[in-house]
Amino acid sequence: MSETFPTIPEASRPTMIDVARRAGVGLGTVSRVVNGGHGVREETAQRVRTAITELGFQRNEVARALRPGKKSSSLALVLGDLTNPFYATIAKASLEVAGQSGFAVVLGSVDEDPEGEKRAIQELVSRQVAGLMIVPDQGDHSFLAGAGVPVVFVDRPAHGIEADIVMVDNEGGGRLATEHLLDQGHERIAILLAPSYYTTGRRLRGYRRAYRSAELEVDESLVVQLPEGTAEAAEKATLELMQLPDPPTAVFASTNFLTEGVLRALQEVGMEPAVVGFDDFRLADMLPTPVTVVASDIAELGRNAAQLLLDRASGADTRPPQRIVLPCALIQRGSGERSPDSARKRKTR
Amino acid sequence: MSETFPTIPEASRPTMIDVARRAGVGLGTVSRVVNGGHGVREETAQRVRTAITELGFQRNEVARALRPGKKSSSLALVLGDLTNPFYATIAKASLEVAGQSGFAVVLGSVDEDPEGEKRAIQELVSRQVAGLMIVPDQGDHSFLAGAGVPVVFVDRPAHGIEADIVMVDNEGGGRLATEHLLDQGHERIAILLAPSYYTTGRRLRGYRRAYRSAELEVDESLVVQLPEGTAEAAEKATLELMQLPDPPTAVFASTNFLTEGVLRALQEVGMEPAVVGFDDFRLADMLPTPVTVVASDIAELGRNAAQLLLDRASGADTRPPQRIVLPCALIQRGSGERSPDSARKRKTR
DNA sequence: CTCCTGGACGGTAACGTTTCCAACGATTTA
DNA sequence: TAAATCGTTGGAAACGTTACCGTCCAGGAG
Repeated sequence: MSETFPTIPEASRPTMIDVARRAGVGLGTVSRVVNGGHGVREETAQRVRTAITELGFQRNEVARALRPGKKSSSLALVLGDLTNPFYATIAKASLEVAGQSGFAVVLGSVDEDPEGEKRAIQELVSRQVAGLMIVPDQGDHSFLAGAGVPVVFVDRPAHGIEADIVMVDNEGGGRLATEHLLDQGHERIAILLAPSYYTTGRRLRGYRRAYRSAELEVDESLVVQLPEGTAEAAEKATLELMQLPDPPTAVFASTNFLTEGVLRALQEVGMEPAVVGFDDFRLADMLPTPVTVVASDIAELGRNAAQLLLDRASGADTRPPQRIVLPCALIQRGSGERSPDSARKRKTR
Repeated sequence: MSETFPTIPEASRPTMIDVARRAGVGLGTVSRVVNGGHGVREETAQRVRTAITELGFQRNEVARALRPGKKSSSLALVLGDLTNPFYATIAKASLEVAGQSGFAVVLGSVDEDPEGEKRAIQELVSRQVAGLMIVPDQGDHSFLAGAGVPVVFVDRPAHGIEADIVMVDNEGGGRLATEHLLDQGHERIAILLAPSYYTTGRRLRGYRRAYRSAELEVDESLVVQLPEGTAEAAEKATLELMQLPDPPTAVFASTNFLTEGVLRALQEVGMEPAVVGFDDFRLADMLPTPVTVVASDIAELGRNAAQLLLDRASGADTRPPQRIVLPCALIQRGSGERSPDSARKRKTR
């Protein structure tokens, strides 16, 4: 039996017309029943419902979204590397919230370049999504203004368009981390920054503020702007830092991936400056020295964004653009509580 | 100035009709140009293209997908917890592949219960996606047969429907891990299993095969079926295992989350049996004892699934259902190379 | 010179919904 | 008793695209 794979069993799913015929009613009546059934006699509605289950009818969402004004019941989510737990958490949380309202979430594929982001967004808009959640790349986003779709930015704002934004208190977090280290007596605190994200600047500002409050001078050679936001870049930079004649006694890694790179480098050179990371990560408490971090509720970030977008899309929320800022908290685990003295010695085995 | 937020600037994007009017051509001609432009004189096509850019026209994908036979240029991906790097990696990889072909990926919200999965899938089908990638839950999936959409299962097969499946060599991996431990002289190897996934059974089978080849008997009290696939469940079970009068000298954790739980428990009780995990995870090499794992290329899993689905959806691939199995490799890092002797002692500090 | 061929193009019918309007009967009001 | 109102219902237009079917013109063959 040379059985070939059936070329898509064109089952041609039943339509409302089929349902109407079967129930012996008009097309409009079926539509009314499907959409909550107001203005339909209960007896008629029952007949329609029976026909629906018998035929296994399911509304064609595409046809529905074609009607003018109607948008599809999908939200779009545009973000970077899903492999980064930070983004994955946002995705999961927004997915949950959207799902509860019967919305699906479309992920645009996002290469990291701004041009790719723009293309992805426009493709999503052409799919008539009801709203966009965007973790924006750098660059101008004014092209979104004419899209006719509500937009919520996540984690960082974008230029060229005024829209809702849900983010964490980057400056406060940066300050919190730095103050904590200063409190331990550290005066030479290095800060590692991923390239030119908005968040980066704010975290750095928090760092500087903490220094100023402590009436200390920032050594600019300890403010390291990385060429990339990867663990590898952070590892390399940390190695260089620790080979300075007067190396830092503490390191503030402004991103979870950067924290990883820092730890990797320190393990190599066998030195133990204090370390504080921005954003919590899995297994942080299981490492040889558990890692102190400033963290915020990332899932809450995603939930807030999705809920706000749903409200905008439904027209329930017509307030001016909102700016929701979530707090950061310090989680002490050990790495951030090392003293400057212990940092100056090589690790003893 | 009491400025209220504009209720969605109904910009009513230009349609093909607008383009046709502006270019002074017929509607059909515009459509032809937009779809590759065969059978259109270059001069005419140029005029149309000009009108398109001038108006900022973008094809309405929803209307396009409405045409009979046509499916939307979206794939659906149904999976569990995106927070699990395993799933996140699949999502990212399939997103990339789909994006290269101009396809978007719709994520259905997936609660963990089978009924929720079915609902999510049907919602996606009603959105006329061109194909479904599913990491299936347990339970019958025969309801997919009439969906009229190609389906590719990822990571594990489903009952009730014959479809493509892309997975890793679970049995081989289980065997690899177990043999490696047996080779070190371990004879009491515990295996921790997440509840009743298909993969679980195969990994266990590999474990048993390895034992049989070594002509050793499996102690069934070391085969632990967990009530949940969480780190917490694994932690609890490991604590119990290690309190047995004759505790295992090695532990095989059949999932990345389980591995985490095992390590957590061992850290608590200060014992050091050999540990091998299934699936690699971030920071595995940074832990106090770097963790040995059997791993496969998860991204490749996602890429394969997406590509296969795209080929099915386009009709380019009409072979009978395929079964793609990716190999597993052992990555030695230390935790899996501990001897039975060292395992029997308490950790010395 | 006429007929035929074929490429280029315009027009129109779908696709499956929602929404509006008209029609109908029954009930209430004058 | 006639008119007006209301709740139910059926029918048709419209959404923006694609696919098909003509028409038209140019050019080659007879």
